[in-house]
Amino acid sequence: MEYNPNEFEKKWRSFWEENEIYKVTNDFSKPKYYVLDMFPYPSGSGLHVGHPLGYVASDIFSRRKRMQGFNVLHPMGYDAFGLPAEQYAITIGVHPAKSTNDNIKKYRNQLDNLAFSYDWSRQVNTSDPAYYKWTQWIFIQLYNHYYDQAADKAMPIENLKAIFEKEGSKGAKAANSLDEDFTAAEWNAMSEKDQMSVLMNYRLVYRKAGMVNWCQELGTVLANDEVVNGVSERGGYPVTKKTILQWSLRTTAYAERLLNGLDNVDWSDALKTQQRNWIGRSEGASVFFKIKDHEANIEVFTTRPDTIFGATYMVLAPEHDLISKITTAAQKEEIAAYLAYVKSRSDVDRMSEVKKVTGAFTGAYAINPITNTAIPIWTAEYVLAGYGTGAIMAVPSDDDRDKAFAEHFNLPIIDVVDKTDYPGATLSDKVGKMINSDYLNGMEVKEAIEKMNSIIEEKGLGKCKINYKLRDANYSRQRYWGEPIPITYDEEGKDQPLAWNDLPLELPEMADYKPGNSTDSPLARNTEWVNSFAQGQLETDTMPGFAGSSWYFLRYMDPDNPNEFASEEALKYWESVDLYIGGAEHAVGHLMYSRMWHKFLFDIGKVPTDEPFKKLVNQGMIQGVIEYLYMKTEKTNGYSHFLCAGLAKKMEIPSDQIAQIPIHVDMVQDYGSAQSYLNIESIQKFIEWRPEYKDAIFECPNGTFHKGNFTPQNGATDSSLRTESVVGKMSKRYFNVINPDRVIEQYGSDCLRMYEMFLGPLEAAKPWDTQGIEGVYKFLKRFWSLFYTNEKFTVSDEEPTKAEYKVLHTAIKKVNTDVDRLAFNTGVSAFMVCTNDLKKMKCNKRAILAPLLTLLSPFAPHIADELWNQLGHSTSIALEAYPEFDPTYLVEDSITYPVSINGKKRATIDCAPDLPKEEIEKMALEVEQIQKWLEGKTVRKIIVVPKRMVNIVVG
RNA sequence: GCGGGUGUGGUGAAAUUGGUAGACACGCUAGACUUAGGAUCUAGUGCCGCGAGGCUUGGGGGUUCGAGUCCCUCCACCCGCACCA
Repeated sequence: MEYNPNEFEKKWRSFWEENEIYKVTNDFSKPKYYVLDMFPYPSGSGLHVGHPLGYVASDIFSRRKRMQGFNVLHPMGYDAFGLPAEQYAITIGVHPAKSTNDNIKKYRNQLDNLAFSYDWSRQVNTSDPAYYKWTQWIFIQLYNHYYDQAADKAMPIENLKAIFEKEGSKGAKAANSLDEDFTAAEWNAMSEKDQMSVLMNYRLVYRKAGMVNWCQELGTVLANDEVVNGVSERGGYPVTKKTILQWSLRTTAYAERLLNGLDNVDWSDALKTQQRNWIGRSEGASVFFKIKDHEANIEVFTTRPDTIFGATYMVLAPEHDLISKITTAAQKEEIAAYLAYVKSRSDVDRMSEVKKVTGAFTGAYAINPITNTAIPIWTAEYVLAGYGTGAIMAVPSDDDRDKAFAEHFNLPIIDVVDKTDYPGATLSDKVGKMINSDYLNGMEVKEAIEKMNSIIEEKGLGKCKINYKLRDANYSRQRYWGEPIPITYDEEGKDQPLAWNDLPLELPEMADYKPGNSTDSPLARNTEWVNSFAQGQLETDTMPGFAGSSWYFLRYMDPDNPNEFASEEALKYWESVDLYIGGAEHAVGHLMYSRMWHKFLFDIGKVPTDEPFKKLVNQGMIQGVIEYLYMKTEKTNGYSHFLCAGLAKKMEIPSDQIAQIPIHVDMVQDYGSAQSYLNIESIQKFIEWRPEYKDAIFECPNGTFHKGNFTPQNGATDSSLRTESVVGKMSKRYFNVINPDRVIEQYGSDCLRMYEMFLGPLEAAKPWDTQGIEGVYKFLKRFWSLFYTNEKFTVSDEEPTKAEYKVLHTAIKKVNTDVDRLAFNTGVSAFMVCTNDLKKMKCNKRAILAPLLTLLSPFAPHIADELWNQLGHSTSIALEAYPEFDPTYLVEDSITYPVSINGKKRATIDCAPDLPKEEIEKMALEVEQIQKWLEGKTVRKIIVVPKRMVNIVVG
């Protein structure tokens, strides 16, 4: 019988499901291991061959751990809320709840085909009220807590009230977004409403005025990715900034702990660095500058207080509150014009035109607190409202942007750091000797910074401060498809969370869920729902996509618990994720928010660990080959004109006269190879697919195809139109997506799994090679044939030879170490080597094949169970113990030493493993080929590395 | 610009601690069995050279008996962040 996966793969998948082979119990007697995949957002287009890469890897890892006696939690779920789901639903005109469910079914089916050992009874769906009840519960917990910087943890907001009553705001060291301090007396005199607004500025989720992308023409708020080049993606209408009240997550309170926590997790350096950069910690000083003829102060943050003698002007961000207050009458017009200009520019403009220097003078002057000189106050878009204090002291001598600005507007420049001792140092390097700086003169920069910091603190001009790039996350979406925020507002506007037993606050069914005609969410139109609680009107914004994904891995531990998000016992047992595999695109989003939520839950005693993911691995992307047709940008006689890629290169047509048109890879002959081409039939197919090119000219080296006719040249009868093959993203827009279902139809699920692993290192990006899968398929056929002689299942009970045992145990050892280090590609090759060796030995002995089958089962579970069954077993091989490596089988009878002369290999010798060094040296020198190299030379030294090599140094 | 990563045959790649570079595959070449082969099997396949031999892990330099691996330097490509005070 031939290996025919289609005959048995489905059968085993049903067997596993019916017998609940992968069911995970909270059996606390076994050691636990938690392997997590980043759960997918179930998009309408389903999985492509790249998605399951990480899933296959984690599945192999989990299956092996399970066979090694661990209780392995390896669950899967769906990140079902969010903008893409809503957009997809709007596009196809189906309610998101329905389209999401349809997509989930599609995904489930595709995932099942890949034979993942998930315990589906633990499935999580973020859009399920039973799940988001707890997302809302955590939201309320965040709402009810503030960050106490003295205790360095979250504390109940009630504590804060008590402090305010006795000591006012100064009594608390708490993360907040409040500008002014207040005394106990002031607090006690406040109305309840005012107290609530004050407290709002301390909560870990809080409401503040925030900017949204507002599109007047569409009459709606747009997400960042719906804005392209400053205009709406749909329709291309202008988008402006609008300020509305929005919920925010106080991630910044955890900045330091998020940074320090990275030292204790096993993540790649690349990923840790990305998070560190995102947090962007910088030490400096915040300094207050008085404004001439005004009450107000300008607070700036600087990492270079040493350069304050060189501060010749100040810049406020265009959004800064003070601009309107301090602008002089004479400058009003200019400032207004500038602010209008800035407003017209999108974030993308501002980012892409970094080099452009723009700005305007307010007419006002600030007093440098150290030199007491008056310096002009400008506004310019190069200062960002969201970073630091939104204001800077500009030191043109030591900052590139300040310098460019000063030069452009003719502002004075005072050199304050002499860098002559540091050739090659750039402006921003913190080195050099201070000059033109009064009492700092002669100091090294480092020393000067310390000195200045102490002066600033002593004189009360400001204080040392640590600043973070990290910003509080916007937590409101003016959209339908998300978790409703469980907060109400009474007639006075006082906010209040819902009571526990009012949760979940369900998202109401709405026929019209499209974004509305105002900055309000669609939910605002459902007045019945908004007014469904006596305590006040419901918040109508919903939570963002990353809310549900910030804690889903905890719910898997105890997915059906109606009383808690997970029981204490379950949390204590499963603790945290041991291995997390997922895409690198979540490096700073999901992975940062999850960590923050986890730290918060840890603070309030709900989870046992401070970090959620011990080890994290990013799988690389599987790329596709994009096939391009070359088309001349200018039409020929009014016809589109395609060229053979080879021809275009030969003719050396400049690249601006050639357009590359991606073509569906199914139409290309020899797809993916350097010789990929279209024949006349494929050109016909292309024209049918893209009728706009039905009259196009296709010019090949041996003729021209036009309007259904091929006109040969030089007597040729046929010709081919070469396409250009480029490795790139696998994506719908390049028509090069490989659907795993089709691969499985052709080669089977085991083959797809093993091939994905065989392609290359898990973490590397690598192209999918349609032909390469044949190699793995051949291997499976060969492996199968070990069990078959003359088309009959034949396995011998004879005792294996030493050599056969050696082959088996070499594989056991190699596969084990490879899976341990997630090197699945070399693991697969170990199976190939082993199979090739056994095939050569014609080994069909049970004592070899049975353990080999268990070894293979995590990689290829179907073939393993099929052959296991044929070996006479009635249960799944997944329940067997993993084979253990026995080193006694690997003891060598003799060792082959390479013998090198001056590091170049010239011969090999075989010696007994325990032969003393002197004997090995003697043997090596006696070899004929070596003798030849020693002629006329002196042996200076012989190096013998036991069990490795011999090197003879001559001269 | 800053940060991170990667450069090894025609291709995907391997080499766990400095110790036989190119395992395992794809592709290619030749052969066998075949009416046929996109099936299977066998052999070969880094480059140059008839050969002895020489060269070879992006380029250059260094440490070492010995370097893909360590150090310095330059180059190319990929990814992330991007006016961060």
